[in-house]
Amino acid sequence: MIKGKPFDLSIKSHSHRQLNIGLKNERTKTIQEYPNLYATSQYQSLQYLHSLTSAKCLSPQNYSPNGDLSKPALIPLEAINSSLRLSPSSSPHHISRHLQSTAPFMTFGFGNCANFGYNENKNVLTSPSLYYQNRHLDYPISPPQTPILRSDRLVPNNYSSSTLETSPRHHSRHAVVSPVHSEYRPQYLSSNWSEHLPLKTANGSLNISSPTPSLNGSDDSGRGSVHSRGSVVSSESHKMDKNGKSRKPVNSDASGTRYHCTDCNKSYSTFSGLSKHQEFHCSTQTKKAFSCKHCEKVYVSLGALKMHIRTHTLPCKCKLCGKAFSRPWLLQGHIRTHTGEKPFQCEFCSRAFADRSNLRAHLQTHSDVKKYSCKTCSKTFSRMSLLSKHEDGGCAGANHRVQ
DNA sequence: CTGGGGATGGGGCCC
DNA sequence: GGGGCCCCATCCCCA
Repeated sequence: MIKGKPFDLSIKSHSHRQLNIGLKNERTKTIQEYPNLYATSQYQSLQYLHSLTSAKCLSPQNYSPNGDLSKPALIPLEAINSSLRLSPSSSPHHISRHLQSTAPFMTFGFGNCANFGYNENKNVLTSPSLYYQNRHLDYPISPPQTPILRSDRLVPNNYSSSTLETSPRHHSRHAVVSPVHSEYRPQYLSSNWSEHLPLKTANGSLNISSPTPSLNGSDDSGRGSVHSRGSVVSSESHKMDKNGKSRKPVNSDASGTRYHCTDCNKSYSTFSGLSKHQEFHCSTQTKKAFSCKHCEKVYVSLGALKMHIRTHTLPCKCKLCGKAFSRPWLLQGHIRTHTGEKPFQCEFCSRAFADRSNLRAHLQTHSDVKKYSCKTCSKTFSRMSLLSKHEDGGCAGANHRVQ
């Protein structure tokens, strides 16, 4: 575990790739436009962890049903391991794997944006709520006033009847529709537990419906379809498959409807049965997951996996100093540190840079209005990190904002 | 302490 | 499918 690197509690396999499709370079925008799902994900995950551990968290108020998610929660790994009956020394990755199988709704993430962090020194998981909320939301996430999720979306075998409408883009294939089948499932998760987890913002109750029509259905390329197979249904008569196509029942008659798996031809009497089959049993689906043998990550394509494996094998070595990199262009950038080459020239001053990103950051210093602005005092900053420091350091407006 | 530069990592997109 | 490139993010360091 690399110190300071985020530890991912979400499944990368489907959700990560899918949720980033069509949102190129707009991770921040993603959070801004999907705060409801983000908040829901975070709150559920925190609640679930809390229920698992009953741990004395370093900031326990964050777990209270009436708690404040505006601050990061720190969850001791030992407490989680203990509650999960894992080895006390189980790694975050081990915990992640366990949680992925027992609490699939925790995979409800936006790639990096929904990750928990891992503090190696304190050996705790840290929730990301403070960071992303303060930086990307216009309002603080406050917990629960009114229910926003139907419990049947989270209870085994009941999700078939869900009528909750959500944007297909928001859900990974492993998202909330997946059964929760942990023997350690907290009591309230067994029935209407999600009704304990409503969310409300400073502007009102959160809804899980799609906030941005422009991003819904605007993708006609086919690449952007992230329909969860069953999660995006709005009614029993309009099931969606993984490609977003309508999955209508086959052999329908007055007495019973049959749902047909287009991957292996098996049919089921209920949509939930079909969904469960596709989620956990259909071999043609499991074949689509490519696991990294070096770590826990899973990818939907071999190409993506190969690309990832390079981060382990580091095939690109610098002939001058021996330092290794995963990509050729990373090596190229590194070689510039030896040669002193700086091909990226600032058009406003004489400075030049070896890296385009650094030039971009530099260009911000020439701008009167910086890219990153404090939502409360309107002061602008050239970098997000500076804005972060500003807000963390006690912007009066920010303190007032989070209540 | 703040702001900025240097270096690097990683996923996605395009060709 | 792979290489190259883009963009975002982050850490470290220094003035």
